[in-house]
Amino acid sequence: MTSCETCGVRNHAICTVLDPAELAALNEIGRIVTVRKGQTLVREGDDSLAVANIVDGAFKLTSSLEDGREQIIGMSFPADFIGRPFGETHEYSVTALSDARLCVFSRADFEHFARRHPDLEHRLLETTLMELDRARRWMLLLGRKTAAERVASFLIEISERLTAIDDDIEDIDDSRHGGDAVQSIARGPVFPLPFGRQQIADILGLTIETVSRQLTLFKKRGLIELPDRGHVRICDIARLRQYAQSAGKDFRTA
Amino acid sequence: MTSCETCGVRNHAICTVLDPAELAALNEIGRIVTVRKGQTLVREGDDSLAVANIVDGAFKLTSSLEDGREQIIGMSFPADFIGRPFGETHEYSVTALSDARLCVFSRADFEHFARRHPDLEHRLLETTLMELDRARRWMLLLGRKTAAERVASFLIEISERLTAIDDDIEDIDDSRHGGDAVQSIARGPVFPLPFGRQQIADILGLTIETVSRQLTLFKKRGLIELPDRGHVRICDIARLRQYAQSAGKDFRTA
DNA sequence: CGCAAAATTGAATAGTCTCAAATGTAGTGG
DNA sequence: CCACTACATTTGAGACTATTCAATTTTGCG
Repeated sequence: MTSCETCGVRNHAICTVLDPAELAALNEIGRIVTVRKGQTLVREGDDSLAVANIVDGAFKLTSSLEDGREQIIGMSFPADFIGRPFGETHEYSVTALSDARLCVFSRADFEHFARRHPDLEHRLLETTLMELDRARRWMLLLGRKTAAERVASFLIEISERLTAIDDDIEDIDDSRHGGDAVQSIARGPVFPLPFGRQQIADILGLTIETVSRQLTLFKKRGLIELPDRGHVRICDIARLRQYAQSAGKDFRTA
Repeated sequence: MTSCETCGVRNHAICTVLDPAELAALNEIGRIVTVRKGQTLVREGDDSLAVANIVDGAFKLTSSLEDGREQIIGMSFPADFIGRPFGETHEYSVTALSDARLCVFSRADFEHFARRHPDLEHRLLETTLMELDRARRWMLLLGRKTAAERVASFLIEISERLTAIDDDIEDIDDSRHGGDAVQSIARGPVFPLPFGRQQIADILGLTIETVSRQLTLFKKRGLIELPDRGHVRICDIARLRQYAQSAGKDFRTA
């Protein structure tokens, strides 16, 4: 029997709004599930049978075309809620980007519980509204930004989201996060980059080659460094923000 | 004093879940506002002060870059809810595409009301989840589809959404909708096209010229007809769906 | 009917993609 | 510890799609 008391995301997931008695009740219907990197939890078109809170690890939400083209339409990190409550089917696939732990509920159980706990539904509404804002912001990137702007925007977004996580989540199991924590070095903060080039391309609506070229350009211009495959150092965040908004300006002057 | 009793979207907006007494209370804090075509209700970055239900008319939600590039990140039609409850600022602008009527609430009033009417919040959660699904589906289009696929997808989406509206909404003021109702002719249904070419381009992340070229192509291939500026007839919806999924296939064979 | 705005069409360009090859990295077993 | 393999990333050259800029045609309206 797992207990919410010792849960690392206890104070950040939607469960935050529940009092101890309610939390105990929720605990009854949930169970901790471990998944391995690369494992797909649900596929586009599947029936919506379960929902979950992420305890640890990262996930991608993807939508695909018949011929294999794929777009990452969302990323989920610890304390995020995943799944599609109050709907019959999933419109996208969910795949683990790292080994991960989830607090899983059957959709029926969760919905039943949520409907008699308005505070929980309210919290879920708030997080859903934030996700919608985030998705719409990304639509501007996908519809209108150049490759350089996209890559710069991505680096900023990822650094902000991962900083937020590292600041907020208590590290119960320190060995998991320890090595990846954001480090402030003289030359700028280093961030873990939990995506391969292909995944970055799928997030940005570009090809792997274009992403690589843009990263190399930013490196040459001293905006970033790439210490190893899984990390980025942002050396000049101000200028990176410029690029994220309008790459054209600096292209000419620099 | 306006009354919900005579409201055309009474049975389709989020208010549907309220009983007569609750509805009367909601009526107290709302007021009908008329806006003209082209009028911008809120701008990106504005404080979130009001929310509303659309009674009649259409709106676009847009996000822009400094240099003027614009992306339409959402469209709202009668019975849709617009605005950003439970958040401090708007992340996007809202502009009327036609003369329109709204049932407007101050955000504070609405939030206060919603928090003591869980059924309303639940309904709002459901519509927000649907919007999120829709936004994510659009991300696949913006990130991965070709121009032909985008235009085909757009025609299908618009026909489906406008059909849904025409099927569902009671026409209190018939003169407003009458001329735009979907007509099933021998050669296929005609749909109102409440967007100019520039707006279609802003929805699809393309230029006005590319949209025009693709529409002409579809016309030449007998998939659609363009009776006048504001209407489309879909002649071969099956083949249009093919194009929406993978334009490449038919390009070679046709 | 005539005008202004919107839409279409054309030609040239630019940016990203595709295909191919080279380089780099991590993991494995000798 | 190194060689070897498998895989990811980088780099290059050329092709192609969509954009840009310009001109023309169409549409809707006074």
